[in-house]
Amino acid sequence: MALRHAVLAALLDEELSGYQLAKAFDLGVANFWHALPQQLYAELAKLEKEGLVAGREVVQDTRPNKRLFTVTEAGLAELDRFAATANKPSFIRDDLFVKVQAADHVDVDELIAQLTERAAIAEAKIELWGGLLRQMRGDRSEEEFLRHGERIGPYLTCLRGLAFEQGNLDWCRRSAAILRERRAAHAPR
Amino acid sequence: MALRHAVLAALLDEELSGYQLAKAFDLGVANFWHALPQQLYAELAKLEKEGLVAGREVVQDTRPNKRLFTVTEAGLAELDRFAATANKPSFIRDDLFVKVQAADHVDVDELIAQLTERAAIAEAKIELWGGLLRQMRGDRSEEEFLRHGERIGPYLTCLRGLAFEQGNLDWCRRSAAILRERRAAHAPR
DNA sequence: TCATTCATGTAACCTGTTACATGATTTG
DNA sequence: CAAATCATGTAACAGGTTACATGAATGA
Repeated sequence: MALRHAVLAALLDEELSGYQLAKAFDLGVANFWHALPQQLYAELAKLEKEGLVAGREVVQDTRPNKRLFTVTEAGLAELDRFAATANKPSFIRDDLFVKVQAADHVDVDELIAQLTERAAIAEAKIELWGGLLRQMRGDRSEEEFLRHGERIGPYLTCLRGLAFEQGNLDWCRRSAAILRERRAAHAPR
Repeated sequence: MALRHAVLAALLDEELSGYQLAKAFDLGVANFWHALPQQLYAELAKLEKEGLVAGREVVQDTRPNKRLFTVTEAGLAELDRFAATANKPSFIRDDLFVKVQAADHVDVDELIAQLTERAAIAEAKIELWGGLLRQMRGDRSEEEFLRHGERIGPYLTCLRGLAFEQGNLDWCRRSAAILRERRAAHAPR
């Protein structure tokens, strides 16, 4: 039941609408949790009913009206309570890993193509996270920001995201290279 | 629907019982997919009914009887078909990340403790993966094994697991250190 | 004018988790 | 003698995904 807490954590820094939240939790940009728009709208409704967030209507004439949400005192308390609970161990579930596990029994060309594709995705994310980090620390050095910056939570999760994607990139490239070499060795000429 | 393919991939190297599979997919040892015993028994039943795996009863007098499963030709074909499908992008869902995201609003001591705990888990896994890798390559060097070894699929996924946990370890330690420093700076004396 | 973005949902479905059940054997 | 390991499941529930719906405004 961590989705609600992820939503609360996302609303700490800024007031957001369901739509904006959905963009933050999107696969392409989520650096600490992922969720679909449907889940978020449903969760926001529940959170509001329970008084953990408060919504206010913003009338727009050029755009459809929207509701912006803020974390309430009760919401903050709930988040703090959650922070003290035990973590469920995190697990691996990735299609690509399954395919690589079966590398010796499936079409290698296809695998190499998918590793290359994943590498490209990782590269794009690395640039995205890199830019986000630069934006957060502004003109300060990383060390300076980590010591004295306000709001370092998002910075830290973003650092993990960056390192994770760097790891993906390295592994995908290396694995693809190894598979290419073996293919060449097994079917020479 | 990748659980079935993960099961097929796990059965490629050796004939296993549901119980043995469950141990391989356990949180502590799963290097390419995680699942609970209940899921695995159910999935094995489905896979057998569909003819993708074949089970054979092994009678034991000292232990309860068990059923060992092998991948059939149809199963291999299904795995190969799966390997050619598009990957769903992998996403992040980790309680600890949510807590770190909220670092500036929750109890810092608690967070540091949890980061330290996670670091210890990562260390244990690093040793586990390291040992597994050594065992797989035997007396060969890594380069030699990657070039000419049979079954490199499991080796590659294990390498990713190792690097992932190393990344976790580094990040947990660094984040904890940063939070400790800031705590000291904000509440001196 | 057609696709994309803004903005918010409902409903059906599939997957994964939690709780529970059973029973024999080895290890401490 | 109690706990852990071997061995296999069922049932209820929570969480996440897919499909679908609506409607206005902007950009190509």
